[in-house]
Amino acid sequence: MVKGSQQRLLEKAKHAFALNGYQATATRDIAAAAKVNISAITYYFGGKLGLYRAVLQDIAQRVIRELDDEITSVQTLLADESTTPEQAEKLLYERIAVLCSLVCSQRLPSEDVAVFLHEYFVPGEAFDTLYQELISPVYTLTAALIVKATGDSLDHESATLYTIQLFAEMFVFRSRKQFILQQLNWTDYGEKEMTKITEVVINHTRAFLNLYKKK
Amino acid sequence: MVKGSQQRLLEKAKHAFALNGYQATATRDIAAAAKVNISAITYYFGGKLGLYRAVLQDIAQRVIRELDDEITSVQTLLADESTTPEQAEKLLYERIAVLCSLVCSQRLPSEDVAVFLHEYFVPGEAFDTLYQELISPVYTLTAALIVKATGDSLDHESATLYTIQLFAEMFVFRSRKQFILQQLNWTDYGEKEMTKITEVVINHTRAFLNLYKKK
DNA sequence: CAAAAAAAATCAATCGTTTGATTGACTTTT
DNA sequence: AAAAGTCAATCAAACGATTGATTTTTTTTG
Repeated sequence: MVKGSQQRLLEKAKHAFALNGYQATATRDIAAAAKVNISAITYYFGGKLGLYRAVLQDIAQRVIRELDDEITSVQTLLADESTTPEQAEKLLYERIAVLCSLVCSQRLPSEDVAVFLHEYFVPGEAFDTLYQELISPVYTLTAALIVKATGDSLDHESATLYTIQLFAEMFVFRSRKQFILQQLNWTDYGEKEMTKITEVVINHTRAFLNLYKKK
Repeated sequence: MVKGSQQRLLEKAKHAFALNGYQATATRDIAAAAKVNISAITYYFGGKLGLYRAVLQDIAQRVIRELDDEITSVQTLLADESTTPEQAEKLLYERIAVLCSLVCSQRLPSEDVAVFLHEYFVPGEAFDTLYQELISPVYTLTAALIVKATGDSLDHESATLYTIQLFAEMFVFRSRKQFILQQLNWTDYGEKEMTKITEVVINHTRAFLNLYKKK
């Protein structure tokens, strides 16, 4: 089974956008890498921006699919009124561990994460695609889980703020990866390093929750 | 006193780079805004990249100058062997408050921060300029202050890691400002909001230090 | 001090590339 | 035969950079 031109374009486009971002990527290079005529981009996606949007949408769907089980388990836990703050807290930590490995490790193609972070930190015309399909639902759910973990003693504003902080904290391990490796004399994020990273993030969250937990 | 062409180029270039980043900014537009012939960019800076480097250097020097008093006060405190962890902790919080206002508020031209963050999160060929002149010295000093605040019970690796986290936490308030305003129904970072932001960051740091402080 | 020479600065015009997009003919699939 | 897909060729615009002439400023010299 040979992949169609449209599929090859999408893959190679993702690869190219991951390396240099939207602006610095030439449609010619994408087409050449996909062994497809340049006009195919207009034909299938309407243009460069359409291709980029398609890449973002593909990434959002992959991530959502990857997190699917977890999302439902969080939803059912939150829906159950008998859930204790301790249960929520435990699930939050499991969730953080998964997200850390998702962002920093190899569970997702690194290209997906690279494109996502690029658009997240330098949002452009296509940011809304990411926001609606991925960011908004994940953030909302995480904030609700955090509120539950504090025994509903945390107001919505603070929970939202901390959610954004929490994700920024995880994202920085990927977006500034080279910088961190250099500063710590690490060569790569292996098993040992991932344990350390996850531990750091969970510890911070634990410390944060302790500030607000109902006594 | 009319500003020279070189100075005007530098200012308008900073403005343009702040809006759209390095790649998406055209030298033509910069020259037009500065009311200068395009060839002046090659004449004074050797080209577009040279102009960008000059902008980064200018920003680094401004920030260093702005932080000058504070840097020396931290240095003297660290040099004094009789300094207690409590004193270091107190200075760290003061430092965080200043950095928050520097990053989020109007103490520095917002353009300076915008260009800095753009290069920080999407590092390019000119990142080393920022790193050597600004990032490295500030991070090193902050990490040392954090170690001192824990009564020297924190290892270097963890301190470096937390320093990067700490700055990421502050930076996200600026880099994702629109996002945060929207999520929290704020209209801008006024006095009230800045108090909240500073409080959040200091609280997280306090919670972190409590994990590691010598008992 | 003023003329001449040297240096610095500015300018319009243009070069060679690269960009995203389009055309219209051709081929393959349905 | 209609539709879908592919292709080489090309367009118009934008890009960074350069040229060579001209003007302005500074320095040197008689």
